[in-house]
Amino acid sequence: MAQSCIIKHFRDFAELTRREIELLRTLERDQRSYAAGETLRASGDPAAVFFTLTDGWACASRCLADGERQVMDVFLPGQVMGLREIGYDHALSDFVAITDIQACPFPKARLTEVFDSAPRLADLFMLTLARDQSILLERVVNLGRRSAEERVAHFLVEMKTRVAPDAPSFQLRMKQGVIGDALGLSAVHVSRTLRALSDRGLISKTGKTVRIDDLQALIEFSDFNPTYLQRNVRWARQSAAEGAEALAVNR
Amino acid sequence: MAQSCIIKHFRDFAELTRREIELLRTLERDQRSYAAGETLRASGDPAAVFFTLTDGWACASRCLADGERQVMDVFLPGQVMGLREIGYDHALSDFVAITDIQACPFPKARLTEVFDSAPRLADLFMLTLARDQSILLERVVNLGRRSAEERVAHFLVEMKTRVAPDAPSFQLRMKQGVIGDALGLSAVHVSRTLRALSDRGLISKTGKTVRIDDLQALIEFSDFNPTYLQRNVRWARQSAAEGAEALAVNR
DNA sequence: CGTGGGGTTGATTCTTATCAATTCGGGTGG
DNA sequence: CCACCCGAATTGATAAGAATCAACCCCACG
Repeated sequence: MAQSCIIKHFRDFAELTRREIELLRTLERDQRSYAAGETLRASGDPAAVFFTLTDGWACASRCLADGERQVMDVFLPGQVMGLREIGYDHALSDFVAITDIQACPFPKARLTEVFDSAPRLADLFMLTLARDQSILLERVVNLGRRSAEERVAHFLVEMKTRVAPDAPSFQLRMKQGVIGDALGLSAVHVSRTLRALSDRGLISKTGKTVRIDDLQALIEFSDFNPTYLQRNVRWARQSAAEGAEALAVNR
Repeated sequence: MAQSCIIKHFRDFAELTRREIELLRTLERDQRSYAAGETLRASGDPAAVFFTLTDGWACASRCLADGERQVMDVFLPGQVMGLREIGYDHALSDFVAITDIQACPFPKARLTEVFDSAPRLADLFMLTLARDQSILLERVVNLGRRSAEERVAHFLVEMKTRVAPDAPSFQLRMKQGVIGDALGLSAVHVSRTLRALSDRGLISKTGKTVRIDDLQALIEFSDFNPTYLQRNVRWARQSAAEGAEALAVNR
Protein backbone atom coordinates (compact mmCIF):
# COMPACT_ATOMS: atom_id res chain seq x y z
CA MET A 1 0.00 0.00 0.00
CA ALA A 2 2.85 2.31 0.66
CA GLN A 3 3.76 1.52 -2.93
CA SER A 4 0.64 3.15 -4.27
CA CYS A 5 1.16 6.39 -2.47
CA ILE A 6 2.09 8.67 -5.25
CA ILE A 7 -0.66 7.22 -7.37
CA LYS A 8 -3.27 7.97 -4.78
CA HIS A 9 -1.95 11.49 -4.67
CA PHE A 10 -2.07 11.94 -8.44
CA ARG A 11 -5.62 10.78 -8.61
CA ASP A 12 -6.51 14.05 -6.95
CA PHE A 13 -5.70 15.61 -10.26
CA ALA A 14 -7.06 13.16 -12.80
CA GLU A 15 -8.00 9.59 -13.49
CA LEU A 16 -5.00 7.52 -14.46
CA THR A 17 -4.72 4.94 -17.18
CA ARG A 18 -3.21 1.56 -16.43
CA ARG A 19 -0.10 2.47 -18.35
CA GLU A 20 0.33 5.70 -16.41
CA ILE A 21 -0.02 3.87 -13.16
CA GLU A 22 2.66 1.42 -14.20
CA LEU A 23 4.97 4.27 -15.06
CA LEU A 24 4.39 6.03 -11.77
CA ARG A 25 5.15 2.77 -9.98
CA THR A 26 8.62 2.80 -11.46
CA LEU A 27 9.31 5.92 -9.42
CA GLU A 28 8.77 4.05 -6.21
CA ARG A 29 10.99 1.05 -6.74
CA ASP A 30 13.91 1.95 -4.58
CA GLN A 31 12.36 2.42 -1.16
CA ARG A 32 14.61 3.36 1.75
CA SER A 33 14.24 4.15 5.43
CA TYR A 34 15.43 7.31 7.08
CA ALA A 35 15.35 8.01 10.80
CA ALA A 36 13.66 11.09 12.23
CA GLY A 37 16.01 14.03 11.95
CA GLU A 38 18.05 12.52 9.18
CA THR A 39 18.90 14.67 6.18
CA LEU A 40 18.06 13.04 2.85
CA ARG A 41 19.88 15.69 0.91
CA ALA A 42 21.44 18.97 1.93
CA SER A 43 21.13 22.24 0.10
CA GLY A 44 23.98 22.73 -2.34
CA ASP A 45 24.31 18.99 -2.99
CA PRO A 46 24.00 17.86 -6.59
CA ALA A 47 20.30 17.61 -7.31
CA ALA A 48 20.38 14.47 -9.43
CA VAL A 49 17.38 12.74 -7.88
CA PHE A 50 13.90 13.42 -6.66
CA PHE A 51 12.27 11.64 -3.75
CA THR A 52 8.87 10.15 -3.43
CA LEU A 53 7.66 10.08 0.14
CA THR A 54 5.79 6.89 0.90
CA ASP A 55 5.51 6.93 4.68
CA GLY A 56 5.98 9.48 7.46
CA TRP A 57 6.46 13.23 7.38
CA ALA A 58 9.37 15.18 5.96
CA CYS A 59 10.18 18.80 5.26
CA ALA A 60 12.21 21.10 3.08
CA SER A 61 14.22 23.61 5.04
CA ARG A 62 17.12 25.99 4.81
CA CYS A 63 19.67 26.87 7.43
CA LEU A 64 20.92 30.43 7.55
CA ALA A 65 24.37 31.66 8.36
CA ASP A 66 23.33 32.62 11.88
CA GLY A 67 22.05 29.12 12.63
CA GLU A 68 18.37 29.96 12.20
CA ARG A 69 16.30 27.56 10.18
CA GLN A 70 13.31 28.07 7.96
CA VAL A 71 11.02 25.21 7.03
CA MET A 72 9.37 25.82 3.67
CA ASP A 73 7.35 22.71 3.06
CA VAL A 74 5.94 19.93 5.09
CA PHE A 75 5.65 16.81 2.93
CA LEU A 76 3.09 14.09 3.50
CA PRO A 77 3.06 10.60 1.97
CA GLY A 78 2.43 10.69 -1.77
CA GLN A 79 4.20 13.95 -2.40
CA VAL A 80 7.22 14.25 -4.62
CA MET A 81 10.10 16.12 -3.04
CA GLY A 82 12.40 18.21 -5.16
CA LEU A 83 10.33 18.88 -8.26
CA ARG A 84 11.08 22.56 -8.12
CA GLU A 85 14.79 21.84 -8.53
CA ILE A 86 14.12 20.29 -11.91
CA GLY A 87 15.91 23.11 -13.66
CA TYR A 88 18.80 23.41 -11.23
CA ASP A 89 21.94 21.35 -10.82
CA HIS A 90 22.16 21.84 -7.09
CA ALA A 91 19.57 21.56 -4.36
CA LEU A 92 18.16 24.81 -3.01
CA SER A 93 16.96 23.38 0.26
CA ASP A 94 17.60 20.55 2.70
CA PHE A 95 15.24 17.60 2.79
CA VAL A 96 14.92 16.37 6.35
CA ALA A 97 12.88 13.54 7.84
CA ILE A 98 10.54 14.86 10.50
CA THR A 99 9.42 11.43 11.67
CA ASP A 100 10.93 8.11 10.71
CA ILE A 101 10.11 7.86 7.04
CA GLN A 102 10.19 5.70 3.93
CA ALA A 103 11.21 7.51 0.78
CA CYS A 104 12.15 6.47 -2.74
CA PRO A 105 14.89 8.37 -4.52
CA PHE A 106 14.71 8.25 -8.30
CA PRO A 107 16.94 9.93 -10.87
CA LYS A 108 15.81 12.97 -12.79
CA ALA A 109 16.38 11.05 -15.99
CA ARG A 110 13.68 8.57 -15.03
CA LEU A 111 11.19 11.41 -14.86
CA THR A 112 12.16 12.39 -18.36
CA GLU A 113 11.53 8.86 -19.53
CA VAL A 114 8.14 8.87 -17.87
CA PHE A 115 7.24 12.14 -19.52
CA ASP A 116 8.28 10.83 -22.89
CA SER A 117 6.17 7.70 -22.59
CA ALA A 118 3.14 9.42 -21.14
CA PRO A 119 3.06 13.10 -21.96
CA ARG A 120 -0.03 13.68 -19.92
CA LEU A 121 1.88 12.78 -16.80
CA ALA A 122 4.08 15.76 -17.53
CA ASP A 123 0.95 17.86 -17.31
CA LEU A 124 0.03 16.28 -14.02
CA PHE A 125 3.46 16.99 -12.60
CA MET A 126 3.00 20.54 -13.74
CA LEU A 127 -0.25 20.65 -11.84
CA THR A 128 1.36 19.39 -8.66
CA LEU A 129 4.06 21.99 -9.10
CA ALA A 130 1.38 24.65 -9.41
CA ARG A 131 -0.41 23.33 -6.36
CA ASP A 132 2.78 23.26 -4.30
CA GLN A 133 3.32 26.82 -5.32
CA SER A 134 -0.12 27.77 -4.10
CA ILE A 135 0.64 26.25 -0.73
CA LEU A 136 3.86 28.19 -0.65
CA LEU A 137 1.92 31.31 -1.49
CA GLU A 138 -0.28 30.83 1.50
CA ARG A 139 2.82 30.40 3.59
CA VAL A 140 4.11 33.73 2.39
CA VAL A 141 0.91 35.46 3.45
CA ASN A 142 1.11 33.68 6.75
CA LEU A 143 4.65 34.75 7.46
CA GLY A 144 4.29 38.26 6.18
CA ARG A 145 1.05 39.50 7.54
CA ARG A 146 -0.35 37.41 10.31
CA SER A 147 0.18 37.47 14.07
CA ALA A 148 1.68 34.49 15.84
CA GLU A 149 -1.70 33.29 16.95
CA GLU A 150 -3.18 33.58 13.47
CA ARG A 151 -0.20 31.80 11.99
CA VAL A 152 -0.45 28.86 14.28
CA ALA A 153 -4.20 28.66 13.80
CA HIS A 154 -3.78 28.75 10.05
CA PHE A 155 -1.10 26.09 10.17
CA LEU A 156 -3.30 23.83 12.24
CA VAL A 157 -6.21 24.16 9.84
CA GLU A 158 -3.93 23.47 6.88
CA MET A 159 -2.45 20.40 8.48
CA LYS A 160 -5.80 19.13 9.62
CA THR A 161 -7.16 19.54 6.11
CA ARG A 162 -4.24 17.70 4.59
CA VAL A 163 -3.88 14.95 7.16
CA ALA A 164 -7.41 14.20 8.29
CA PRO A 165 -9.91 16.29 6.36
CA ASP A 166 -12.91 14.51 7.82
CA ALA A 167 -11.90 13.76 11.39
CA PRO A 168 -12.17 16.20 14.29
CA SER A 169 -8.64 15.52 15.50
CA PHE A 170 -5.27 14.52 14.07
CA GLN A 171 -1.71 13.70 15.00
CA LEU A 172 0.68 16.61 14.67
CA ARG A 173 3.82 14.58 14.32
CA MET A 174 6.38 17.30 14.82
CA LYS A 175 8.19 19.08 17.62
CA GLN A 176 7.20 22.61 18.46
CA GLY A 177 10.63 23.76 17.38
CA VAL A 178 9.90 22.56 13.86
CA ILE A 179 6.52 24.27 13.86
CA GLY A 180 8.31 27.42 14.90
CA ASP A 181 10.80 27.04 12.08
CA ALA A 182 7.92 26.71 9.65
CA LEU A 183 6.08 29.74 10.98
CA GLY A 184 8.98 32.02 11.73
CA LEU A 185 8.43 31.83 15.49
CA SER A 186 10.51 30.65 18.41
CA ALA A 187 9.72 27.27 19.91
CA VAL A 188 8.81 28.96 23.17
CA HIS A 189 6.33 31.22 21.50
CA VAL A 190 4.71 28.32 19.67
CA SER A 191 4.04 26.73 23.03
CA ARG A 192 2.50 29.90 24.42
CA THR A 193 0.43 30.40 21.31
CA LEU A 194 -0.96 26.89 21.35
CA ARG A 195 -1.99 27.47 24.91
CA ALA A 196 -3.64 30.75 23.98
CA LEU A 197 -5.64 29.00 21.26
CA SER A 198 -6.76 26.33 23.64
CA ASP A 199 -7.66 28.98 26.25
CA ARG A 200 -9.93 30.51 23.66
CA GLY A 201 -11.60 27.14 23.26
CA LEU A 202 -10.60 26.74 19.64
CA ILE A 203 -8.49 23.61 20.06
CA SER A 204 -7.50 21.10 22.68
CA LYS A 205 -4.35 19.12 22.86
CA THR A 206 -3.17 15.96 24.52
CA GLY A 207 0.33 14.90 23.63
CA LYS A 208 0.74 15.08 19.88
CA THR A 209 -2.93 14.80 19.01
CA VAL A 210 -4.69 18.05 18.31
CA ARG A 211 -8.44 18.31 18.44
CA ILE A 212 -10.10 21.12 16.53
CA ASP A 213 -12.94 22.14 18.82
CA ASP A 214 -14.37 24.88 16.66
CA LEU A 215 -13.26 24.52 13.08
CA GLN A 216 -15.41 27.32 11.74
CA ALA A 217 -14.12 29.79 14.29
CA LEU A 218 -10.55 28.70 13.64
CA ILE A 219 -11.01 29.16 9.91
CA GLU A 220 -12.39 32.64 10.36
CA PHE A 221 -9.85 33.62 12.95
CA SER A 222 -6.94 32.59 10.75
CA ASP A 223 -8.53 33.85 7.53
CA PHE A 224 -8.09 30.41 6.04
CA ASN A 225 -9.08 30.00 2.41
CA PRO A 226 -9.85 26.35 1.70
CA THR A 227 -9.62 26.84 -2.05
CA TYR A 228 -5.89 26.50 -2.30
CA LEU A 229 -5.92 22.96 -0.97
CA GLN A 230 -8.86 21.85 -3.02
CA ARG A 231 -8.63 18.36 -4.39
CA ASN A 232 -9.54 17.26 -7.86
CA VAL A 233 -7.89 20.28 -9.36
CA ARG A 234 -8.31 19.89 -13.06
CA TRP A 235 -7.10 21.25 -16.29
CA ALA A 236 -8.49 21.24 -19.78
CA ARG A 237 -5.79 19.15 -21.33
CA GLN A 238 -6.75 15.98 -19.54
CA SER A 239 -9.87 15.68 -21.66
CA ALA A 240 -7.80 15.11 -24.76
CA ALA A 241 -6.03 12.19 -23.15
CA GLU A 242 -9.20 10.74 -21.75
CA GLY A 243 -10.60 10.07 -25.18
CA ALA A 244 -7.49 8.46 -26.56
CA GLU A 245 -6.34 6.08 -23.87
CA ALA A 246 -9.40 4.05 -23.19
CA LEU A 247 -8.44 2.41 -19.95
CA ALA A 248 -9.42 5.00 -17.37
CA VAL A 249 -9.26 3.40 -13.94
CA ASN A 250 -11.69 4.44 -11.27
CA ARG A 251 -10.86 4.83 -7.64
CA MET B 1 10.28 45.03 -29.18
CA ALA B 2 7.75 44.81 -26.43
CA GLN B 3 6.29 42.02 -28.52
CA SER B 4 9.32 39.82 -28.08
CA CYS B 5 9.33 40.04 -24.32
CA ILE B 6 8.24 36.62 -23.34
CA ILE B 7 10.54 35.13 -25.92
CA LYS B 8 13.55 36.89 -24.52
CA HIS B 9 12.57 35.56 -21.16
CA PHE B 10 12.20 31.99 -22.38
CA ARG B 11 15.59 32.04 -23.98
CA ASP B 12 16.99 31.99 -20.48
CA PHE B 13 15.87 28.42 -20.40
CA ALA B 14 16.63 27.12 -23.86
CA GLU B 15 17.12 28.02 -27.48
CA LEU B 16 13.86 28.30 -29.32
CA THR B 17 12.97 27.06 -32.76
CA ARG B 18 11.30 29.38 -35.21
CA ARG B 19 8.03 27.53 -34.78
CA GLU B 20 8.16 27.85 -31.03
CA ILE B 21 8.80 31.55 -31.30
CA GLU B 22 5.79 31.92 -33.55
CA LEU B 23 3.64 30.08 -31.06
CA LEU B 24 4.84 32.20 -28.18
CA ARG B 25 4.06 35.30 -30.18
CA THR B 26 0.42 34.25 -30.32
CA LEU B 27 0.31 34.74 -26.56
CA GLU B 28 1.13 38.41 -26.92
CA ARG B 29 -1.41 39.43 -29.52
CA ASP B 30 -3.90 41.24 -27.38
CA GLN B 31 -1.85 43.94 -25.70
CA ARG B 32 -3.57 46.32 -23.31
CA SER B 33 -2.62 49.22 -21.08
CA TYR B 34 -3.28 49.41 -17.39
CA ALA B 35 -2.61 52.41 -15.18
CA ALA B 36 -0.44 52.18 -12.08
CA GLY B 37 -2.52 50.83 -9.22
CA GLU B 38 -5.10 49.21 -11.46
CA THR B 39 -6.14 45.64 -10.70
CA LEU B 40 -5.93 43.32 -13.69
CA ARG B 41 -7.76 40.58 -11.89
CA ALA B 42 -8.86 40.18 -8.30
CA SER B 43 -8.50 37.07 -6.22
CA GLY B 44 -11.60 34.93 -6.45
CA ASP B 45 -12.39 36.03 -10.00
CA PRO B 46 -12.69 33.29 -12.60
CA ALA B 47 -9.16 32.42 -13.66
CA ALA B 48 -9.83 31.92 -17.33
CA VAL B 49 -6.82 33.83 -18.67
CA PHE B 50 -3.14 34.30 -18.02
CA PHE B 51 -1.29 37.54 -18.60
CA THR B 52 1.97 38.20 -20.29
CA LEU B 53 3.65 41.32 -19.00
CA THR B 54 5.34 43.24 -21.78
CA ASP B 55 6.13 46.56 -20.16
CA GLY B 56 6.29 47.97 -16.64
CA TRP B 57 6.15 46.28 -13.25
CA ALA B 58 3.26 44.40 -11.71
CA CYS B 59 2.69 42.26 -8.67
CA ALA B 60 0.61 39.45 -7.25
CA SER B 61 -0.87 40.28 -3.88
CA ARG B 62 -3.55 39.28 -1.45
CA CYS B 63 -5.62 41.46 0.82
CA LEU B 64 -6.51 40.12 4.23
CA ALA B 65 -9.69 40.60 6.17
CA ASP B 66 -8.08 43.23 8.39
CA GLY B 67 -7.01 45.32 5.40
CA GLU B 68 -3.38 44.24 5.45
CA ARG B 69 -1.84 43.31 2.15
CA GLN B 70 0.85 40.84 1.21
CA VAL B 71 2.71 41.07 -2.06
CA MET B 72 3.91 37.66 -3.19
CA ASP B 73 5.53 38.31 -6.53
CA VAL B 74 6.95 41.24 -8.34
CA PHE B 75 6.65 40.65 -12.08
CA LEU B 76 9.00 42.15 -14.63
CA PRO B 77 8.50 42.32 -18.41
CA GLY B 78 8.61 38.87 -20.00
CA GLN B 79 7.06 37.02 -17.11
CA VAL B 80 3.79 35.18 -17.37
CA MET B 81 1.36 36.01 -14.60
CA GLY B 82 -1.03 33.40 -13.32
CA LEU B 83 0.65 30.17 -14.34
CA ARG B 84 0.26 28.73 -10.90
CA GLU B 85 -3.52 28.99 -11.20
CA ILE B 86 -3.49 26.61 -14.12
CA GLY B 87 -5.24 23.94 -12.09
CA TYR B 88 -7.71 26.26 -10.38
CA ASP B 89 -10.94 27.78 -11.58
CA HIS B 90 -10.59 30.92 -9.51
CA ALA B 91 -7.68 33.25 -8.95
CA LEU B 92 -5.79 32.91 -5.70
CA SER B 93 -4.27 36.36 -5.74
CA ASP B 94 -4.81 39.84 -7.13
CA PHE B 95 -2.74 41.01 -10.06
CA VAL B 96 -2.03 44.70 -9.68
CA ALA B 97 -0.07 47.11 -11.85
CA ILE B 98 2.74 48.72 -9.88
CA THR B 99 3.69 51.16 -12.60
CA ASP B 100 1.75 51.91 -15.77
CA ILE B 101 2.02 48.65 -17.68
CA GLN B 102 1.32 46.85 -20.91
CA ALA B 103 0.02 43.33 -20.52
CA CYS B 104 -1.49 40.73 -22.81
CA PRO B 105 -4.28 38.54 -21.47
CA PHE B 106 -4.65 35.20 -23.24
CA PRO B 107 -7.07 32.36 -22.51
CA LYS B 108 -5.94 29.19 -20.80
CA ALA B 109 -7.13 27.24 -23.80
CA ARG B 110 -4.56 28.96 -25.98
CA LEU B 111 -1.82 27.64 -23.74
CA THR B 112 -3.17 24.16 -24.22
CA GLU B 113 -3.04 24.62 -27.98
CA VAL B 114 0.53 25.81 -27.72
CA PHE B 115 1.49 22.82 -25.64
CA ASP B 116 -0.12 20.47 -28.10
CA SER B 117 1.72 21.96 -31.07
CA ALA B 118 5.08 22.23 -29.32
CA PRO B 119 5.35 19.83 -26.42
CA ARG B 120 8.75 21.13 -25.47
CA LEU B 121 7.23 24.49 -24.64
CA ALA B 122 5.21 22.70 -22.00
CA ASP B 123 8.53 21.69 -20.48
CA LEU B 124 9.74 25.25 -20.59
CA PHE B 125 6.63 26.50 -18.88
CA MET B 126 7.23 23.88 -16.25
CA LEU B 127 10.72 25.25 -15.80
CA THR B 128 9.46 28.78 -15.34
CA LEU B 129 6.98 27.47 -12.82
CA ALA B 130 9.82 25.78 -10.97
CA ARG B 131 11.90 28.94 -11.09
CA ASP B 132 9.04 31.07 -9.81
CA GLN B 133 8.68 28.64 -6.99
CA SER B 134 12.33 29.02 -6.11
CA ILE B 135 11.92 32.76 -5.93
CA LEU B 136 8.93 32.25 -3.70
CA LEU B 137 11.00 29.96 -1.54
CA GLU B 138 13.56 32.64 -1.02
CA ARG B 139 10.77 34.99 -0.08
CA VAL B 140 9.62 32.55 2.57
CA VAL B 141 13.07 32.45 4.11
CA ASN B 142 13.21 36.20 3.95
CA LEU B 143 9.91 36.67 5.73
CA GLY B 144 10.40 33.96 8.26
CA ARG B 145 13.90 34.35 9.48
CA ARG B 146 15.48 37.62 8.60
CA SER B 147 15.50 40.99 10.33
CA ALA B 148 14.01 44.03 8.65
CA GLU B 149 17.39 45.24 7.56
CA GLU B 150 18.38 41.88 6.12
CA ARG B 151 15.06 41.60 4.32
CA VAL B 152 15.38 44.95 2.64
CA ALA B 153 19.00 44.26 1.74
CA HIS B 154 18.04 40.91 0.27
CA PHE B 155 15.19 42.43 -1.66
CA LEU B 156 17.45 45.08 -3.11
CA VAL B 157 19.99 42.53 -4.26
CA GLU B 158 17.28 40.39 -5.82
CA MET B 159 15.76 43.30 -7.67
CA LYS B 160 19.10 44.61 -8.79
CA THR B 161 19.97 41.16 -10.11
CA ARG B 162 16.72 40.86 -12.00
CA VAL B 163 16.47 44.41 -13.30
CA ALA B 164 20.04 45.44 -13.99
CA PRO B 165 22.44 42.58 -13.32
CA ASP B 166 25.42 44.41 -14.71
CA ALA B 167 24.86 48.01 -13.73
CA PRO B 168 25.78 49.51 -10.34
CA SER B 169 22.41 51.19 -9.91
CA PHE B 170 18.81 50.66 -10.94
CA GLN B 171 15.35 52.16 -10.76
CA LEU B 172 13.21 50.78 -7.97
CA ARG B 173 9.87 51.66 -9.47
CA MET B 174 7.66 51.11 -6.46
CA LYS B 175 6.44 52.99 -3.42
CA GLN B 176 7.86 52.09 -0.06
CA GLY B 177 4.44 50.91 1.00
CA VAL B 178 4.55 48.25 -1.68
CA ILE B 179 8.04 47.19 -0.64
CA GLY B 180 6.72 46.89 2.88
CA ASP B 181 3.82 44.76 1.70
CA ALA B 182 6.28 42.48 -0.05
CA LEU B 183 8.57 42.17 2.96
CA GLY B 184 6.02 42.08 5.74
CA LEU B 185 7.07 45.46 7.10
CA SER B 186 5.33 48.79 7.56
CA ALA B 187 6.02 51.55 5.07
CA VAL B 188 7.53 53.64 7.85
CA HIS B 189 9.95 50.94 8.79
CA VAL B 190 11.03 50.45 5.19
CA SER B 191 12.01 54.08 5.12
CA ARG B 192 13.99 53.77 8.33
CA THR B 193 15.67 50.61 7.14
CA LEU B 194 16.72 52.07 3.83
CA ARG B 195 18.29 54.92 5.73
CA ALA B 196 20.07 52.47 8.02
CA LEU B 197 21.50 50.65 5.02
CA SER B 198 22.72 53.84 3.49
CA ASP B 199 24.19 54.95 6.84
CA ARG B 200 26.20 51.74 6.74
CA GLY B 201 27.48 52.76 3.35
CA LEU B 202 25.95 49.76 1.58
CA ILE B 203 23.65 51.72 -0.71
CA SER B 204 22.82 55.26 -1.70
CA LYS B 205 19.58 56.56 -2.96
CA THR B 206 18.34 59.53 -4.91
CA GLY B 207 14.67 59.52 -5.72
CA LYS B 208 13.75 56.14 -7.08
CA THR B 209 17.20 55.14 -8.24
CA VAL B 210 19.14 52.93 -5.89
CA ARG B 211 22.88 52.61 -6.14
CA ILE B 212 24.50 49.54 -4.68
CA ASP B 213 27.72 50.86 -3.19
CA ASP B 214 29.08 47.60 -1.88
CA LEU B 215 27.44 44.65 -3.57
CA GLN B 216 29.61 42.04 -1.95
CA ALA B 217 28.92 43.33 1.53
CA LEU B 218 25.22 43.55 0.79
CA ILE B 219 25.19 39.96 -0.46
CA GLU B 220 26.93 38.71 2.63
CA PHE B 221 24.88 40.82 4.97
CA SER B 222 21.61 39.57 3.53
CA ASP B 223 22.82 35.99 3.08
CA PHE B 224 21.87 36.21 -0.57
CA ASN B 225 22.29 33.06 -2.61
CA PRO B 226 22.63 33.97 -6.28
CA THR B 227 21.91 30.42 -7.42
CA TYR B 228 18.17 30.68 -7.28
CA LEU B 229 18.06 33.44 -9.87
CA GLN B 230 20.58 31.84 -12.18
CA ARG B 231 19.83 32.20 -15.83
CA ASN B 232 20.10 29.52 -18.45
CA VAL B 233 18.58 26.97 -16.15
CA ARG B 234 18.41 23.81 -18.15
CA TRP B 235 16.88 20.43 -18.14
CA ALA B 236 17.80 17.19 -19.85
CA ARG B 237 14.74 16.96 -22.00
CA GLN B 238 15.66 19.91 -24.16
CA SER B 239 18.44 17.91 -25.77
CA ALA B 240 15.93 15.59 -27.39
CA ALA B 241 14.20 18.50 -29.04
CA GLU B 242 17.41 20.12 -30.15
CA GLY B 243 18.28 17.25 -32.40
CA ALA B 244 14.89 16.93 -34.00
CA GLU B 245 13.86 20.48 -34.83
CA ALA B 246 16.75 21.75 -36.82
CA LEU B 247 16.07 25.46 -36.74
CA ALA B 248 17.56 26.50 -33.42
CA VAL B 249 17.76 30.27 -33.35
CA ASN B 250 20.66 31.92 -31.63
CA ARG B 251 20.43 35.06 -29.60
C1' DC C 1 15.91 5.82 40.35
C1' DG C 2 18.53 8.91 37.52
C1' DT C 3 18.86 11.14 32.91
C1' DG C 4 17.73 13.83 29.09
C1' DG C 5 14.85 15.85 25.75
C1' DG C 6 10.90 18.29 24.94
C1' DG C 7 7.45 21.26 26.75
C1' DT C 8 5.85 25.02 29.88
C1' DT C 9 6.08 29.28 32.40
C1' DG C 10 7.89 33.75 34.01
C1' DA C 11 10.86 37.99 33.57
C1' DT C 12 13.20 40.89 30.62
C1' DT C 13 14.84 42.84 26.27
C1' DC C 14 14.64 43.91 21.50
C1' DT C 15 12.43 44.65 17.29
C1' DT C 16 8.96 46.53 14.73
C1' DA C 17 4.24 48.63 14.50
C1' DT C 18 1.56 52.52 15.24
C1' DC C 19 0.43 57.27 15.75
C1' DA C 20 1.46 61.92 14.81
C1' DA C 21 3.95 65.75 13.02
C1' DT C 22 7.04 67.55 9.46
C1' DT C 23 9.48 67.74 5.21
C1' DC C 24 10.21 66.86 0.42
C1' DG C 25 9.23 66.90 -4.46
C1' DG C 26 6.72 66.98 -8.48
C1' DG C 27 2.79 68.84 -10.87
C1' DT C 28 -0.72 72.59 -11.51
C1' DG C 29 -2.62 76.95 -12.13
C1' DG C 30 -2.08 81.76 -11.70
C1' DC D 1 8.47 82.00 -12.55
C1' DC D 2 6.32 81.43 -8.36
C1' DA D 3 2.74 79.89 -4.97
C1' DC D 4 0.21 76.20 -3.85
C1' DC D 5 -1.14 71.35 -3.25
C1' DC D 6 -0.93 66.64 -2.72
C1' DG D 7 0.98 62.25 -2.07
C1' DA D 8 5.01 60.15 -0.55
C1' DA D 9 8.90 60.00 2.47
C1' DT D 10 10.98 61.04 6.74
C1' DT D 11 11.48 61.58 11.66
C1' DG D 12 10.22 61.20 16.54
C1' DA D 13 7.67 59.13 20.51
C1' DT D 14 5.25 55.40 22.27
C1' DA D 15 3.25 50.75 22.44
C1' DA D 16 2.67 46.01 21.24
C1' DG D 17 4.40 41.66 20.01
C1' DA D 18 7.76 38.16 19.94
C1' DA D 19 12.60 36.73 21.13
C1' DT D 20 15.62 35.49 24.57
C1' DC D 21 17.19 33.83 28.92
C1' DA D 22 16.48 30.97 32.71
C1' DA D 23 14.14 27.91 35.68
C1' DC D 24 11.19 24.12 36.14
C1' DC D 25 8.10 20.24 34.98
C1' DC D 26 6.86 16.05 32.78
C1' DC D 27 7.57 11.78 31.03
C1' DA D 28 9.75 8.13 28.41
C1' DC D 29 13.64 5.30 28.76
C1' DG D 30 17.67 3.03 30.40
